[in-house]
Amino acid sequence: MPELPEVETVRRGLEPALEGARFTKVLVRRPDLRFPFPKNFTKRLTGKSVIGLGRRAKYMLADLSSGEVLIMHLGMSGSFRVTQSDLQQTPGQFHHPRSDNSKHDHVVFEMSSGWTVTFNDPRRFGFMLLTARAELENDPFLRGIGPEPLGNSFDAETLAHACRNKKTSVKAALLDQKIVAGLGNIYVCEALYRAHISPKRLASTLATKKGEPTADTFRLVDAVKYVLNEAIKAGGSSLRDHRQTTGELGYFQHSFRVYDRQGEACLTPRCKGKIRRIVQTGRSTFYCPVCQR
DNA sequence: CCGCGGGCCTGAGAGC
DNA sequence: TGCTCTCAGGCCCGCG
Repeated sequence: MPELPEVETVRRGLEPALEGARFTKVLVRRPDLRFPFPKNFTKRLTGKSVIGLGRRAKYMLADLSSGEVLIMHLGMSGSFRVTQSDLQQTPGQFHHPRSDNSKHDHVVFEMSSGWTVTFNDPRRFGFMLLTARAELENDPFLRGIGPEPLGNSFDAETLAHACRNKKTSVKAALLDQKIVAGLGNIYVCEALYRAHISPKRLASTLATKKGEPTADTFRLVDAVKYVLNEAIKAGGSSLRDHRQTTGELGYFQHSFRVYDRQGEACLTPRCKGKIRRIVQTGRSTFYCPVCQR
């Protein structure tokens, strides 16, 4: 579920609980998530402290005093909850108030900061890995990932260059983490809509023959940055599983212009279009066939 | 090398 | 109320 804005929201929520704090107790309640937990996972964390908590694409990276990095991914349905240790809460008590999914509380970190951090993931597409800091760039998950879309290195020139020989649709290209990091289905649809670019266009049309950006490409880069920044301000989008670390929902789903709005009127002023849903490379795409060209 | 489709899981919602 | 079917935000890998 979680795309860059959701992961960044979670990272910001975890930061005060983790940064500068020691793992006083680590509880792992099953042998695996998407993958088995690393060997001696509990032992390699307990007593170590978190120097900093960063994010790359949709991965959270906790830099540890041991020289290792804890890589955490939310998969499709993962969420973290930060609670105060001294309240003696039942795991998951406040996680999803309407149904008890505490059976999916798979990992609990008790921190010297006094906070307890609980990872919940019903579908278990999430994972936690440990790698030496020096090996981070060679990690198969992180190797080859493209520029961070909110950083200066993501601009129209780099996007045009990355797309210039692409045979796929612009939709598929933006979902490709090697081209730009952290976008998923929702924010790609929303960014393309705001840039008035059809998801069906060939990615190579973002570049001229010389590989330079077109006017569309500048609009698209601006739209990507805008949508991601607005979504982060809103605490992400909560469709089903995403929660902030306080348990609150994100609310950017109320700002969707196309995602999950098939059949509804296009919101572009004076556009008479109706939002359509199509399937591209196995994923739903939502767009306005009239104002996205 | 590149693009696509399968598979990993559970749960929600639709349709009968 | 209940069964069955489809679908969901990600990502790696193997196939053609």
